[in-house]
Amino acid sequence: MEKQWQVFYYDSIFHTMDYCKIDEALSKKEGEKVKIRGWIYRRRSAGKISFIVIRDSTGIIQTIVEKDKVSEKDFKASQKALIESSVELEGIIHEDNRAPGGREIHAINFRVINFADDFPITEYQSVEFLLDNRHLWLRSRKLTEIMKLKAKTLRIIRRWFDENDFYEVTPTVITLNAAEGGATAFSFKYFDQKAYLSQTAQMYLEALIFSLERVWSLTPSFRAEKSRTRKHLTEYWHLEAEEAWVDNEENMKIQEELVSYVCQNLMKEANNELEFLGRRKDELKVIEPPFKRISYEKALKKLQKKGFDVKWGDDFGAPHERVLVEGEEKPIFVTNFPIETKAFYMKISSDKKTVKCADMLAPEGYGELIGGSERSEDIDSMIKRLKAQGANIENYQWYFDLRRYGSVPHSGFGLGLERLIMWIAKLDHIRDATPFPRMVRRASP
RNA sequence: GCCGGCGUAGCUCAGCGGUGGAGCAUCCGGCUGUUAACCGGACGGUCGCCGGUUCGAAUCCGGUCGCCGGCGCCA
Repeated sequence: MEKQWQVFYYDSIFHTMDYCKIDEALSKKEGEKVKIRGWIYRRRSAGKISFIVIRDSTGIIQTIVEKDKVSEKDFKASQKALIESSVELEGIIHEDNRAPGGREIHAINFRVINFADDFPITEYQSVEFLLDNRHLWLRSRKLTEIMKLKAKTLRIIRRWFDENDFYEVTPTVITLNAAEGGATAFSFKYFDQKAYLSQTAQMYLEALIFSLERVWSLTPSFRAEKSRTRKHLTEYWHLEAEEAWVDNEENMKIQEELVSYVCQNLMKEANNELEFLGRRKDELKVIEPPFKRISYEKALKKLQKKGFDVKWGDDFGAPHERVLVEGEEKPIFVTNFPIETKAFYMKISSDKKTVKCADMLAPEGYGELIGGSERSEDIDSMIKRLKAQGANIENYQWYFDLRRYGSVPHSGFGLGLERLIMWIAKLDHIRDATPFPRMVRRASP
């Protein structure tokens, strides 16, 4: 590359702040003057005319740079600048049905802020290459739309919790308790102790309900499971809530209200994102309470009738989940799993065989969105179940204290944010629901 | 952890025992309306790595490393 193309022009003519975003430019009228800045998305040239498609956070617009309409330096820059070069320009809006989007800018000035090197991502890409270049692939329209959808989802979730008397809290992600059984937790040296990256904030949220009553948190959760599926990340954003004075029934109501609220509001607030990603509005419109509830026992019978070789005490796998949601437009709850299939902290039902829990399964085979339960208040039974897993009881004494000092019936749930996004955005892999996916074989970039 | 697949130019792939190819990208030239533009030319390789078979290996065999997909486990 010649030295002259590496000059930083930023202090040249565009020192004012009167730029407009591309979506705004696309709504302007014929003849209006605009200044925009962004990155080169596509470029084509034909002798004395350059077609430069420019991208910013709001969209793309085609720009025409003609040889006799701009300075020689600007024209040359427009022909030299490669994809992803950062640029700023001033021009006149023209309506033209040959332009993508029906409008384009005829440049008066065209400045390159940074001449990009050859952008490695081109026409054909493999999954591996795109993951290796994730830091650059994030600029793609698909990932941009997903990231916007995720941000809007979080905004809506926060609004719902605010309106429903929940306090947002900030629990730790460093713990000595490997809550779901030590084998699947990442361990590390914490000074002189062995500690774990949190798999759930649940026990910490339980401690907080005795002052705040209804709490929620958003934290990373870590799973050291060597899962190789399209539904698993080793690090994911875990949305958890815990509610005092709430039983399993009301817990399910809270969950279906929350998920429905997210769908109804995304429908209104994320039109462009949903359309780009191929999720139809009417598919979200039907997501309203109540969601269907089916007990583990009934689900088991349904599966057996369909020819699955499952018996009482087996957990459901991906093929089972797919069958259970077959034909369902809304998520469903599967309730009352056998004690031995679930965690030590879930409350045992009066039948002494099942726990008061519910898994929310997404339609279309996207799998478990939420796992929730009413919490046990029986210290002896919890100790028994922990010991059966081989856990160190000492680390759980503080948790048992919560039952010793004014315990109340309470429930809570955990939602995998990326699972929710994967379902709503119709993604074929969960890795695209997060900017820097962490998987068994990938921790970079 | 189990099963299957793939590693060849910067990228996507073809070649499957006899002198390593194409498309895209990049560079040079041409073109005043392109739509992942087009036309001509150039540049570009430890054929993942190690070993074996063979007169000869990208190609056949063994091992190894990396990646992808599915199952299990989970959100």
